[in-house]
Amino acid sequence: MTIRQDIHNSEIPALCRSCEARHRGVCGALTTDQLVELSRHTTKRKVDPGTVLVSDADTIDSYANVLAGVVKLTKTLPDGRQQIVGLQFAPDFIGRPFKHESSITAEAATPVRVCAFPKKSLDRMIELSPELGHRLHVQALNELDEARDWMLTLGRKTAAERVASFLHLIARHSDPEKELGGEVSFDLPLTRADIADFLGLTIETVSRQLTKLRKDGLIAVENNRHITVFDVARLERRANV
Amino acid sequence: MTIRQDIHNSEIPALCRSCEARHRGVCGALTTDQLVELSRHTTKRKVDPGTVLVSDADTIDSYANVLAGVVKLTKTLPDGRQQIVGLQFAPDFIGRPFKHESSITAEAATPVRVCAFPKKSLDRMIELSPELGHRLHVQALNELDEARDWMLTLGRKTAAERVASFLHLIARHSDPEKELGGEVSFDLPLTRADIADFLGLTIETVSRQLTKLRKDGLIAVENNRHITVFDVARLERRANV
DNA sequence: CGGCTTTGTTGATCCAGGTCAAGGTGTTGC
DNA sequence: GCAACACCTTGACCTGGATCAACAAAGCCG
Repeated sequence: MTIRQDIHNSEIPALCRSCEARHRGVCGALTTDQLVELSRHTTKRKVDPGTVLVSDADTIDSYANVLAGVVKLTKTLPDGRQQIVGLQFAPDFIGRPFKHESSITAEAATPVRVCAFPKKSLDRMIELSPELGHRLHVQALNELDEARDWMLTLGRKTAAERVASFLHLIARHSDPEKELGGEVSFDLPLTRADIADFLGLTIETVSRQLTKLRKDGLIAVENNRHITVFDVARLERRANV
Repeated sequence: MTIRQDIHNSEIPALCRSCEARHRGVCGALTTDQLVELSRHTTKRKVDPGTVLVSDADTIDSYANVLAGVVKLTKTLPDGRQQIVGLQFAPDFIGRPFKHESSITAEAATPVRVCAFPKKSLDRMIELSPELGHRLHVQALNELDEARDWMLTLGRKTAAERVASFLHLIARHSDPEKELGGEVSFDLPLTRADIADFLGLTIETVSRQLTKLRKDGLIAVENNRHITVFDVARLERRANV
């Protein structure tokens, strides 16, 4: 078990309402009865950056929904080389249905709030609720599309294009409601090391490319974290999206 | 419409039996009634290498099952750089449920036999048969696992490791029944150009790495296509699997 | 405050893999 | 038989990004 199951009963109602509010959350697909049943075993947790939520080392017996923050999915070679293979934003689902071990590690990249439930309960609900199964199916297909997009980035783009693609991806998620365009500001949810692991580059190269974007007047950087993109269209051109 | 719907009634029974024989095929999940209904609109096709089955340019209104051969899924940048983001072997399913356009192109890499059906009919069946939806969900999750495995390869492995990983992947698919080990032989389903597009390398680098594996006594190559791996364990060590 | 650690930047150098160029091999059609 | 073509290999050279090294800046804690 990787996600601790400490029950905080007082938090349960709020939790599931907040899941439901987001279209990709799990809870919205259930009837009230099912929600009550599920919430009996549900816990909301706040975790610090670096906390491992799911490890590829052990068997999984819980799922989770991201309520806030960013979770990175990583793979590591025996010699330590690491690759981030996905980023999960609220209200994404974390877990691998229909299997008992995970081939990837899920780790909090920022302070994160998650809503965790035991695998067994949710597996039962998937069988009972086709609507829930359908939602998870749709999320899996979306993640597959994203993974394949990123394969193009990793296999064929230059360092400059990768960094621009990354900023564009974060900008898209920073305010999912708003149509992307003109000037945008956001905080990077990842350190330079994480960005490098996501882009298949080194931290030095990431740093140099960000400096280049800054000197070329495409972005402004404050405190190494807060980014302003002056013209999204120009960034897209650099990213070759 | 990208897959032509020429009906060859005489072939339909054979077709669905052959789908059913393979565990990941679509047809096995349906009742006889549903099979009959579906087969009314089903066509079996033989296509030559290079034939585009699904193009990212147009809207999709058909799905397909691979019966034999290998189909490559590709993405291309405006300037022509290309990346293969997946390989589909029999009896894989091709298509993107719950969406009307595809972000990738599917193209026959070898001579291929496919079993195609109109999107509408299958979409209806997905609604009727939870078992069918479940199968497609499982395949989507498997493809997601494979895509993420490959992201590690593209982002962090050296050319030598990539080529070894590729041979290992093909070896695994060449005889899925058999446990992989000792000496294995198979035909490469891809040209050097395709291999390069799959690995994010150039054809020259792929060629040099194959030569190196040959000179190091790990593999033998006949006619540029037929490969013998003398010791799978040694290949795995090179691939860093 | 000042020392310590973690994180990020910048410069100098190196090398894995890309690019360019030439030639080999096999297949198809006349 | 021999063009014409598609595909693959090999060599010589170049370059984008890695590596190595030094330093700056920002948290953290006594």
